[in-house]
Amino acid sequence: MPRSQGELAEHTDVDAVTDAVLTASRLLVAVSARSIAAVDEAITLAQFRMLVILQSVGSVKHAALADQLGVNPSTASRMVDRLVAAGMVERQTNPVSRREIVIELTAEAHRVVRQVTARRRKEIARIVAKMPPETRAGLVDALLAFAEAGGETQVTTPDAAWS
Amino acid sequence: MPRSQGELAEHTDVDAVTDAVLTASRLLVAVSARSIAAVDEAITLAQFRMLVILQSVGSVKHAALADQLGVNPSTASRMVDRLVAAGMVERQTNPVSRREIVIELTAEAHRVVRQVTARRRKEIARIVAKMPPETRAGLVDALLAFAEAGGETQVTTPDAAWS
DNA sequence: ACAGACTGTTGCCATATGCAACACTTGGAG
DNA sequence: CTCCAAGTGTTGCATATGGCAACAGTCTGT
Repeated sequence: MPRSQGELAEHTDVDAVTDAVLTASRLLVAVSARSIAAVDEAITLAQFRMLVILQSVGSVKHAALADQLGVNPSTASRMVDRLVAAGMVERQTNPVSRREIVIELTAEAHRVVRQVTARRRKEIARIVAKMPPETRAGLVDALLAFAEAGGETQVTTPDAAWS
Repeated sequence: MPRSQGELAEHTDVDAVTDAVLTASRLLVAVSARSIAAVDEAITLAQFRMLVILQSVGSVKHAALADQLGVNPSTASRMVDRLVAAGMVERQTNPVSRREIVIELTAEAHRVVRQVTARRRKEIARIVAKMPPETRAGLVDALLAFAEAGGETQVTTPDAAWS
């Protein structure tokens, strides 16, 4: 195969990878969407994203949470309202600063996040298991290189649900 | 590299790939989200998904559109309402069956879809270009194998925005 | 001719989001 | 110490998304 240095070949190379990436994206998105619905139909994608963030950082104040989610503080505040009502998070006043309120997951929420994540990993692993083993090694190297190459562009937006 | 048939090695293999896939997913989602906002802030992700479907299939009736989007027909109907108001799509009664109404993109919508898609491809291509060229070939083969392996599970859900 | 299926619409409800206006707290500047 | 600016959370208002159920036409096969 022509992994040549020629400009034309190089361009074709990039194009082929781009196409492959876009194709794989479709599959990944579908997998992720399914894994939520399979565990708990009552929870929405946006809510799950919030839960994932809370699980990874422990407890945060509203402003930081809104920041991480990339939404308006008012949106975060009302989402927390609903998650409190659903018994998934708890508000706790910060003793050192009375204007700050920290939010934490309940045990129930931890369980849900674990289940969804496990489900997602399982589904991806199931797909990977179907691949010809020779291609797996290449996929790891290539994906890591891809993530590395894109890492400089900070990934801050709606990532959190895709842990 | 131990691409052995041993069970343990095989399992580790699958785990490594799964991790790599999940990492790459985060990046891909961020890229896709940015590419919409960059072109037209007025359009939402859901609306863009509808536009992409319409562009790929030409014209469809409401029921098929809702099916493709994976939403309730009522939701699709009202989304079309708003897109008509925005001048992005047109409703046309089907002469052969008066109960069917087909929806088509306007020229403006075609332009928007092209721009967003181009932007997304450009951003991915920019990342790919940063990868060590040796790893690109592996990425193509591996991603295609991955998509192939997952293809049997039908990808019908929220795919369309990720073209 | 008519019953049942198909198709789109509308009412009602809940969630998700953004913007702007508020209220309250905190930390400095004077 | 006083008071103002910045920080933080909440609420009102508006729009978009999304599901379910009820409806009103339209078609199709019996």
